[in-house]
Amino acid sequence: MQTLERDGIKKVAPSSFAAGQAIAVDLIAVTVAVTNGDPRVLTIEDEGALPSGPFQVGHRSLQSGLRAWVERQTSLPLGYMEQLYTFADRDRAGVEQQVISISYLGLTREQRASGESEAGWGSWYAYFPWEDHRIGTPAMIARELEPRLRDWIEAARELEQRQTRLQRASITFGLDGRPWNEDLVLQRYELLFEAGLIAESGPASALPGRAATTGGRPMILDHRRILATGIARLRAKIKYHPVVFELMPETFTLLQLQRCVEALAGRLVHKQNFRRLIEQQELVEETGQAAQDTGGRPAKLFRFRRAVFTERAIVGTKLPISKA
Amino acid sequence: MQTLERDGIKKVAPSSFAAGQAIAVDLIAVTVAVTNGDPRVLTIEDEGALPSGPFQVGHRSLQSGLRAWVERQTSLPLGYMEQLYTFADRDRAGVEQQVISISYLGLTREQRASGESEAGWGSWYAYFPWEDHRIGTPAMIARELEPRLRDWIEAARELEQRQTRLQRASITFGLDGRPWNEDLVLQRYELLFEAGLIAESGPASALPGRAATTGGRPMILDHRRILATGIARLRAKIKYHPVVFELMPETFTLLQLQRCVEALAGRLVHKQNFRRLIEQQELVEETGQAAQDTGGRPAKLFRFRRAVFTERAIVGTKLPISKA
DNA sequence: AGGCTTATACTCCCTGTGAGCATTATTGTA
DNA sequence: TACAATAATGCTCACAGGGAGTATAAGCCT
Repeated sequence: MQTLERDGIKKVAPSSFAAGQAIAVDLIAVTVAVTNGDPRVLTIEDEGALPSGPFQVGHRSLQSGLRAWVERQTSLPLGYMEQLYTFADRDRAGVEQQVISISYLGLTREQRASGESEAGWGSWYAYFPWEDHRIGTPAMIARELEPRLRDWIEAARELEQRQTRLQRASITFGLDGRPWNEDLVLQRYELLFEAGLIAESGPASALPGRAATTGGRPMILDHRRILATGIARLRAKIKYHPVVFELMPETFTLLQLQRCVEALAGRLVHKQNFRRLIEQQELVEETGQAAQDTGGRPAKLFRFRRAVFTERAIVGTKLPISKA
Repeated sequence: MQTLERDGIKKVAPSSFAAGQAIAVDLIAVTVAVTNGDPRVLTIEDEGALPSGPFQVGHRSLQSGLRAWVERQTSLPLGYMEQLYTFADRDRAGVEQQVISISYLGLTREQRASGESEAGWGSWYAYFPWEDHRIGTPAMIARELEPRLRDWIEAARELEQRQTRLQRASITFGLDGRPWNEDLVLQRYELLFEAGLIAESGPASALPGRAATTGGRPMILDHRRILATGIARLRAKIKYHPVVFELMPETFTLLQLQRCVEALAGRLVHKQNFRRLIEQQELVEETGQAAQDTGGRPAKLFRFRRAVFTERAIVGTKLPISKA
């Protein structure tokens, strides 16, 4: 994607800045796979951290460095990879050298936990239990999150701040009859973080009366936040870009494809409309074979038509994310 | 936006990577303003480079570092700023230390070229003359680009490669009756780069018979490429997020707003539908006053309703980009 | 055979939106 | 003063996309 040559032209000194200073650069990977309806992310440290490591001068590029590392780690090829975000605003106490973290989102097909450093796959929804709405709104939202959020809202001193907090909470979590918006993963995490309902917030920010941590499995540092960024990006992306197929096996039934989308989006979709959209966009082609173990009428097997990438400008493929 | 605290938890050493190495980090800004229908970008070096400079340990965050620098440079506040992309895959000959470049897109209201380092504003369409379709498809596409692109297509050795090249060219430039897609700014630049029609490609890659450089004002290094990334991002973003208003004065008429959108998108929009969409989304409110110098019937003056940001999740504001 | 599950085909209806026509309110000009 | 030019603004129409439901087909299991 970002790989033009950049030599042959001499760089002009960029004025008005002091001379460069050495800064450490970290790469962090959000590597996603979906297995039987469960979206998972590649982790280390007993599912408590995302794989990461310093970018080295020897690496040809950011992507290749990370790609090589993940592929060695998982012994599977990364089909798709895109940059997520670059962070630098961490004020880590006691560390003199500033660290820049460049995060990437990668998609792969399967998972086979491979040896090194306690690598394994952790389910998205273990880290974000409020994000899975496939079988309805999770009970923990009304039971655990909402009352604590309302405490936090009321804890604001000024009226205006209370209103702002209430609005943010209702919009992001679909309170007070508002619709659920699955794309607001990061906003929800940030809200819970601010409200002190996330272990990573630290005990200081919790409200007196309540236990602080209620929401989901924590990760070190800001890794869960980076994961939230990755999930949000992926949920947004599957709606207009055929990246889902990077998570699918070579051939699949339309229902399998649908289940994969539903796993990522955390909500169910209308089956007939889903098929209509997939087929009318010619994203897939029949293999001629059929799956037999579907439990009902055998389903035709399809494969992704890679030709779509060259046929049209892929800046507009739509997947329906609506109610079931 | 990206500002959570990250202390309080000790970082676990991330396995299997060699120890960190010092790398230089550069910040690059694509700063955009629109003045009387002309989208401009803040430049230095006589409009030949984007403002940039090393990220320093003293900076609180990436954003704040860049923001402070640009505001000093232009003496105007940056309303909006978002990260564009982080590059590292440059193989600059003769430089031992690897450089990482983090690019940002910033929007501001006005331009008043201020003193330091030949700072000034350059028109987008001077760098990308094929991108302005407001008064129809630019003649230079058919006259200069298309024939050279066809040469490049034919120059491919294998049939398959010729087909791929042809498809890319027709999709990105709307050849052979295909529609123009204003979002493909980066793809177009990359295509021209590969085809050797861009000064930055270097003379080596040009085809023998033809003069290499025909397309647009060059910039140093990959700065024009970064600008293309910024334009593409902005053109995509105005369609679903109310960022245009960051480029507008406090009060404005709907036509002024429309002209601004058209300047960015490089194409005209249907006036009545534009107004309908703006108003039904309640993005603006009347000031009660009217502009008198409009040349025809006086237009009501509007101001942006900042409340929309808190009222709803801004993940779906639509601007119509269609034919006039 | 009857029930269960899944696949697949159609239909319906509403909204969003592209596109055009018509009218109103100004300024400049013959 | 009438008329042209320029904008602003109001309204209608038609069509496509997509949300949602009904109906039928084709397997499995008991």
